[in-house]
Amino acid sequence: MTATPSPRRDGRTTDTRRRAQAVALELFATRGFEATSLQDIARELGVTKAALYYHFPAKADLARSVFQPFIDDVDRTLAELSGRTLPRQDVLTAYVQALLPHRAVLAAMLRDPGAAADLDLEGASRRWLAALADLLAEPATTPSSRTRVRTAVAVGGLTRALVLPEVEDPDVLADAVAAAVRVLAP
Amino acid sequence: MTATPSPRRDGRTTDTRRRAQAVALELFATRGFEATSLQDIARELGVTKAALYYHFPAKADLARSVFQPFIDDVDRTLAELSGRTLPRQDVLTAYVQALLPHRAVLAAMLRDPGAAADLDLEGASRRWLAALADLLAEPATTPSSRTRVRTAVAVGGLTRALVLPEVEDPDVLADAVAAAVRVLAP
DNA sequence: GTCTATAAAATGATAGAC
DNA sequence: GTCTATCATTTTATAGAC
Repeated sequence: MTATPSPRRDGRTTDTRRRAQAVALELFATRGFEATSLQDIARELGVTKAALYYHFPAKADLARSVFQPFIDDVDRTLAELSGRTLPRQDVLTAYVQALLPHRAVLAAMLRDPGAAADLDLEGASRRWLAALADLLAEPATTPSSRTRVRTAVAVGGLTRALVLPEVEDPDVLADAVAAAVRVLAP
Repeated sequence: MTATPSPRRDGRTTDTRRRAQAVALELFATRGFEATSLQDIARELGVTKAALYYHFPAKADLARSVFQPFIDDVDRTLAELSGRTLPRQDVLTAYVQALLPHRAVLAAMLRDPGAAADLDLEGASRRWLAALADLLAEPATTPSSRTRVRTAVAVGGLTRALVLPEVEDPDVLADAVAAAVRVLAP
């Protein structure tokens, strides 16, 4: 009995699989999901389309493998925060720290929020904004439209700024968070 | 000599042409440009693909006719502001007032910033941010990375908030602008 | 794990009748 | 102005050899 031809073995991910994810991420971020064909990815990778289908059953699965860890990570972070009462600064800091390791994926998400429809990146976005609106609102109040819009300004602005190279400097990032907190001040 | 079969006559735009733009805008905003086929637009419109090609020489031209007036409008507004020294509140107010009549197009732009590559929506976005960074910076200074990131937070946040239904209330919008100004305060 | 070959469908676009 | 019919190309995806 020799090893199965399965793409994974003992948790080890094949090199081509990982490289395909990296190439796909880069192309999704620059052209968007629909505008990126498996042909494009395979060419950049130096293999044929058929080889890609060995590693991923369909194009959507490749996309999922790229975006899902990001979505799960942010969902988990916000779930841990949920219910607690924290200073706004701490809430937004936790949010940006959760996004930070996924900046490249975030860029792809901002570039094509509707990529692979069944992934529902836009739904994730809405979910995060709603969760943050709860965490940032005055306790035991229903957020007014003013508050909802201000939250969108603060969170949307911070999220957008996260793809800038400047935020690699922790001081710059901390300054941005502090500035975003001022949006929500009464 | 009868009238030419040209799609325009005396500045009057045919009804199908306008309806096609409306349908295209809606589909671009929900699915993105690449994910929207002329078939989709034609079906929604109740005509055939071929009929669309009577009104627009190519898919990219249909997209251009939808996005260009928006881009030109914002470019013009920012050009008029350029050079002048205005309070930040006034700069951001002028910006949102320029975007406001084009909210549906803005939503499509945020949904698929790379739509119709030759249109360069992303370039327009970058251009606007750069122009606003100049207008919002302390006069006669080179913006620091802190300032650049803060500008991205304020402008990016405001832009994102503009697609929310809540901003139809002028008071809510004014509050959002005032809140965004606080991001840039020293 | 990667290849060649190919199927099956969809897409942007054109020609020409009405 | 809209239609039917068609083309060339590209796309996702599969079969099967090595």
